[in-house]
Amino acid sequence: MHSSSSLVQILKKNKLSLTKPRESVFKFLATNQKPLTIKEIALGIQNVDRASVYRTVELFENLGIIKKVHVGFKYKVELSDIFQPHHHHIYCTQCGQTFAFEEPEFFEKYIERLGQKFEVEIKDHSFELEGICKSCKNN
Amino acid sequence: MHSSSSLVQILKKNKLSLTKPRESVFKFLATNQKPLTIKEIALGIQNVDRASVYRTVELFENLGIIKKVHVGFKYKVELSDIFQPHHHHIYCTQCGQTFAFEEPEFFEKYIERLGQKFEVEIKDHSFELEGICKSCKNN
DNA sequence: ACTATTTTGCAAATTTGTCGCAATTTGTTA
DNA sequence: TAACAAATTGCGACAAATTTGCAAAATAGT
Repeated sequence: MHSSSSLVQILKKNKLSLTKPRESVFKFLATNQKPLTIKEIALGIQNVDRASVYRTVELFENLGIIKKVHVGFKYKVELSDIFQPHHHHIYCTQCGQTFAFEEPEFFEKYIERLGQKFEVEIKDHSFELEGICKSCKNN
Repeated sequence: MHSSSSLVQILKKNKLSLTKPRESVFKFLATNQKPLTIKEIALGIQNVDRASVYRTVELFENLGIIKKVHVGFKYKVELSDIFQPHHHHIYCTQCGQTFAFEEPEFFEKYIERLGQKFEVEIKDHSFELEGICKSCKNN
């Protein structure tokens, strides 16, 4: 989490424009602080076409600004580790609630070893759990 | 991995028919031994309608015959732990190749602890890595 | 403010996934 | 193995999600 990075800087560094749609999508993600679907983003911000949301999300992903989280069947997006501490999620398949937890150190080391073993330069990883949360079990 | 289980037995146990589409989908997954998209399955087998592939995949998932794996962007399906040893994948974002690796023991324990901590009854988990494989780096 | 370039909105096309229903296939029993 | 009841399929129509081309608008740098 490099607090020195900002949307503006990343865009500038890549010779890209800071536009209203890009800012809107970014702010919406930053405000909500949790994985969101494209639909939720598109509905949550005004005056931005759905197509632009898709384009922005793809761009942001390539720039490493956001990352995709797979919950259940669909994917959602949230700000990447540059803007939020690295974490993973537990997803309740019943109510859709997500619980975030940070990653223990031994994880990184283990991942590093895996990369070496298979000779793959690991760029990213996901670790998602799903189950039934307490309140859903007591419904 | 219960080698005693077979498609036939599972279907029978659940009072379901062994149909050509179901057999085709199952065989295709068993032959390929790696996560496949619905599209790949639908294109890979003949005389089975797209809708039936979807229905079969959903059924198989409910029966625990297959499970969904999220690689990169989309999800794919592969035979579940009943038919294959429990494992995870490293996915090359360049060429799409997937490398499978088995799960270490400490994982289970760690997952169990997480479930307790958040009071969620964990039903499933995914752990996927992605990066650039050796041959893609040397292209 | 002017201009070259990038990006957007819009509308159309494509892709993906779902659904109802008549026709076919399956499992069973005689 | 013929025949019936139930389960399942294919088909076509939808609905939702995602992509694309392109003219118009916004942006970054003079």
